[in-house]
Amino acid sequence: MEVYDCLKLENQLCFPLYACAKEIVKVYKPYLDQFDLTYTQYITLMVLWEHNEMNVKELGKYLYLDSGTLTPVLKKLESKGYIERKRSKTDERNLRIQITENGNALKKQVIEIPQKVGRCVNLEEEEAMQLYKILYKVLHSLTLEKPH
Amino acid sequence: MEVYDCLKLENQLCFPLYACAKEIVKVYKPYLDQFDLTYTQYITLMVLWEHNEMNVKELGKYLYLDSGTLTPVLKKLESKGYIERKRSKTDERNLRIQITENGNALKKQVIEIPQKVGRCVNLEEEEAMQLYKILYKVLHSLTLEKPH
DNA sequence: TATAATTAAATTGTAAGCAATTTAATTTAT
DNA sequence: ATAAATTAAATTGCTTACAATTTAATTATA
Repeated sequence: MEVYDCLKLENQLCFPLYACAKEIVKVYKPYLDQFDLTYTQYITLMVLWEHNEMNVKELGKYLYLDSGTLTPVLKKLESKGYIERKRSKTDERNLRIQITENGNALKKQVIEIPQKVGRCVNLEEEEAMQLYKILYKVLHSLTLEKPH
Repeated sequence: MEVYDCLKLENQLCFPLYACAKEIVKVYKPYLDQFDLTYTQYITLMVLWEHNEMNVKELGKYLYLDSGTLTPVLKKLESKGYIERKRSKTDERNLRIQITENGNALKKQVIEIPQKVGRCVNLEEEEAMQLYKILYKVLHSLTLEKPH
């Protein structure tokens, strides 16, 4: 034990979080590639499958992303025909994002992905639950802006 | 409960991992800004503080990053005078990365950062341990190339 | 009502991050 | 010894990600 142990990579909690997140996103890749989707596009669609209409700000709260990241993602999804971007009539500052018919149809096609990815993540049910719980505890304590 | 519940954002395990990792990196930002370091530069230095010499490939194994990501990061750290990049004499394909005196001096200056960040992450000791253990379990099961 | 403040998206600039390819050096096989 | 295969880094092209700024619309205030 010495003073600089706290600066060793193996003693960090953030590092495995950072590395793990990246590695799991890589597991999604081959499955998402089949639908020409990136992980960011996929989680964006997830929110829209559930809510089907929403402005950029709200979407960003769910996804922990800002307009700087979302604008190009949404333009891409629009160009693929999965969403529509329309200024709100009542307040032109708001951009209403809505899922299209094609966007909704995708839902049926990707439904196997969560299970397939889940099988690659070698965790007991119990551990997965713990992980989920702890991650949201951290997330909420860091942001204090719970989307729900 | 319906068929598409598995496609709801709140039922994903990867999403809070992804979001949490990003949010924690943001917590580092103000502390790292003081030293004009990014998170990636910081964890790169961590490995070099511990090993002080290493080639790009090895470094990448510790950090879960490839040369495409590391090359520009290392050039940046070199331009700041924290590391040196030298081709190996015995095998010119290898680029030896070594920490400089200035690079080592930084260690003393950033030593408070882990504690400061730790205080922002609202977890019990027990939970932090669980999180750490589970994350490495996933990480190792996903990559199968344990750096240690 | 005119002005100021606020708000939502978009834009700009910079740094990751990664797949795929390229380049150069080294090793293996013929 | 030469050709083929392998290896390490660098490069290319594309997508995120985010801080900071800008633009345009709306709301609050003087």
